[in-house]
This record gives sequence, C-alpha cells and structure tokens, in this order.
Amino acid sequence: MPQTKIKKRKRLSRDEREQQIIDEAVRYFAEVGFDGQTRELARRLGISQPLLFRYFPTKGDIVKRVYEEVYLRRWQPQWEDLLSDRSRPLSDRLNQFYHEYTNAIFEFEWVRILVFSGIKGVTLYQQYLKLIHDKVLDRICTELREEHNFPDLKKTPLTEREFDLAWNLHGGIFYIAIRKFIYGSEKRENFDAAIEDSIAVFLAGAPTVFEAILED
Amino acid sequence: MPQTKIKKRKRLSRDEREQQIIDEAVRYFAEVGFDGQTRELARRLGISQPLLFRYFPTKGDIVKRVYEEVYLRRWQPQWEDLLSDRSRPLSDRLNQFYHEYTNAIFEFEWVRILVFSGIKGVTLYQQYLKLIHDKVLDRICTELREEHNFPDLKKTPLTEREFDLAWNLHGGIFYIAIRKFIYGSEKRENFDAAIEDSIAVFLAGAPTVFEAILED
DNA sequence: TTCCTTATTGATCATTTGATCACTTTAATA
DNA sequence: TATTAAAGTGATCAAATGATCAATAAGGAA
Repeated sequence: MPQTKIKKRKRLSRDEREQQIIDEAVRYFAEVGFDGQTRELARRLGISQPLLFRYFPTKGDIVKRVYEEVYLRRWQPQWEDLLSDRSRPLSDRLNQFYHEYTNAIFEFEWVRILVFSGIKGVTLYQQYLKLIHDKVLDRICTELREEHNFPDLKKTPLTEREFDLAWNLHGGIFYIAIRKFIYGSEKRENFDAAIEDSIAVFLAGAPTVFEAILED
Repeated sequence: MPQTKIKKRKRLSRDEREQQIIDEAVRYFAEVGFDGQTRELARRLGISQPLLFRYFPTKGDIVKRVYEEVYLRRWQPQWEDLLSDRSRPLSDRLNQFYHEYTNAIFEFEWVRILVFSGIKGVTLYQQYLKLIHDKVLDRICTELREEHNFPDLKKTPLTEREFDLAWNLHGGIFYIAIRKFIYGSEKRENFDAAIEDSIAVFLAGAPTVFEAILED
C-alpha cells in the first residue's frame, strides 16, 4: 500500500519555479483577492512559504507580477487593423472584433484581477481604459463618420458625446463579464448573440444620434 | 491660547453612537475596502477601538450593517410606476428614470461598496441585479413591445435576447459609474447628456433588432 | 562516486489586528 | 448633592501573517 506522492520534494530550475509561482498566484488572487495569504498560496503550490520570498522580495512583488502577467499578452495589435479595414462592412468588423475580444477577455482570472486592481488603486487598468479609448472607441467613431459621410475629422474632431456613445456600447458588453465573474449572476458561456444584437442596436441607432450631435 | 476641542469626550446615547459608527464605517470601507482595520475606523470616529465591540459583536457585523445601510433607502418604488406610465412618451419616461436613478446611485460610497460586495461573495448585490431585471428591464422591454405593436406578452413572453439588449443599455450607463468611482478615469460630474444620447440610440436601434428577434 | 552550488525547508521573529476585560468616567435621576 | 446605570477606555491576549535565517538536501559537474 504505497503512499504515492505524499512527499516528492522536487528541485526545479529558477525559471520554472518562478513561472509556476506566478501561474498559481494568478489563479489564487483572482479567486480571493489580493489580501490572500502567502501561506495558502504556498500550500497550493506544494512548497514551503519561505520559498516564495526567495523568488520575490515581498508579497507586493508577487502581486505586481500577477498584474503584468494578466494584462500583457491579451491585446492583439491586429485588432487595430481589423477595425480600420474599409474593405469590409463596419458591422462585420465590429462583430469579429467583439467576438475575438470577448473570447480573449471574458475569463475568470482576467476580469476579477481587473476589478481588484481598480479597488486597490493600481494604475494599470487606467492604462487599459486608455487603450480601449484610443485603439477601439476612436476607431469606431471614425469609421462611423466615414460610413455615413459625416463631417470630416480634420474639420470637426471627434466629440466627447460620440465617445460617450461608443463607451455605452463597450461598457454594456463589458458589463456582461462583470455580471458573470464578479456577481456570478450570469450562467451562460456564450454571449455571441447578445453581443451581435448590441452591435446591431448601436449601428441602427447611433447614426441618427450622431447626426443630431454633429449639427451643433 | 485655549486648545479648543482637543479633548471633548462626549457621551452619546446608544442609538446616536451606533448610527455615528455606521455612517463613518460606510465612508471608511468604501474608501479602503472591507479589509480596513477597526483601529483606524475608531481613530476616525475619535473613539477607542474596544468601543466598537460594545456596539457590534464582531467586525463582520459592522460590515453587514454597512451593506444594509448602503443598499436600503435607495430604490424608489415610484420608479416602477413612472416606467409604466403610458400617458407619457417612453423616451420621456426613460430619461426621467435614468436621470433620477443615476442621481441616487452615482455616489462614491454606493458604487464602491457595491463592487466590493461582489468580490467578497456577498449575495446582496445579486438581489439588486434581480431588482433591476424585474423592475426596470422587464418594464422597458414590455413598454417597447407596446409602443411598437410587437407581439402580445401573453402570447410571446419576453425573450432572453430582449433582456440582453436592455441589459446592454443599463450596463453601459452603469459602466460610467465604474469608470468614475472604481478606476477614477472619469472626472465629469454630470452625465445627463451621455445618458440621454444612450437612451436615444437604444430607442432608435432597438425596435429594428427586436423586430428581427420576434420573427423567429 | 564525490563534491559543491543552490533550491528548499523548519523554526522563529515582529507586526498587525480582531477581540476581551477590569476599571474609569459621565450624566441622568432620586 | 449623592447615587448609579451604562458609556467609554487602557492594557492585554491570541491568532494571523509577512518576512528572515541558519540548516538541509537535490542533482549537475568533476
């Protein structure tokens, strides 16, 4: 009756162990928030708690790396080209973008760590909001002007109200993720239909409102 | 040179002190999250830390009362009548509702404690989402059917896709509050214009999409 | 196989923090 | 004014928790 795996002290290379710690830290902190304890994190990793401090000087450094790990590698630069690709209808582009974007973003770890970061006053998510503003909403508004022959950008720069409307679309979609991962009140896995409908409403309704806005 | 008010140990009645503690706890926990310390809370109140435990058996009880204090007294039952008042255009009703709703809800304390509650797994906000679903979105969808002579509710109950679209409007508006109070990336105080525009887009775009949905 | 670098750990420290309790002080009231 | 119920406090406990360090052991190099 061999008690397998009760004790298998394994010696890993510096890089392997470090990555292993970060991977588990992402999972753990996403679950319980950043006031989770180093002892519990070590327990989940099957290592001693002091070993963590051999790889990271302080707990704060682990948290910092978790942020980086979660935020980086998610944004796909080709999305910027996709949104601006005028050889395809804007509706197609928006649907493809939000389909891929939500597939990349709608993950337990990502959404929760995102929200935690806002609470703890971390500036990283503010950078992310800026990314959305500059790379997504700006393009959406620009393409809408083009598609409907609205005033040229050079003469009339994008207005705050146009951005607000694009935020409303984006925020409405992101709010699905909040309902799902923060409040657990949304059980579905697939939101393609909801997203398609939201885009359809936006594209059907926004031109009218934009027209009124741009008259001033 | 009299040092006024340096020490004015005031003896309050049970009820007064209790309310004072809760009021400050709402402010404090909204600011730093629920892992704020009882010592700091007591310091802000100008009382000793053990006194807190004379009024609440545990810290958890203070937190519980904070939730209740923040959630209760915000929802106005007359909003339900407002949304259903067919003597006025739906556009007017939606604008008035969201104007009053955001005035009541868009507060630092309310939004942050709301988000914290989701993270800590408190069920209170799930109740709040249900309230929105049942008392707001349900009415919006119902009124849209009426206004556009869509299929009768008795024959075709409201579909998930209709609710999704209403959620998109509501979530988009609520996301303004998240940007403002959680991420601090929104400095404006007044969002009436943004909200009016969002409602306009919804009312201009939703009927088309609803029509398509209801054909199935 | 032996040596030696370094990954890993047990024991422990210092601080933080929720909670308790005996004692003090306030102010209403008899 | 003296009495007394209860509001309020200082001292302190116990557990939790981040961090340190000397000692141990894994596994590649010689």
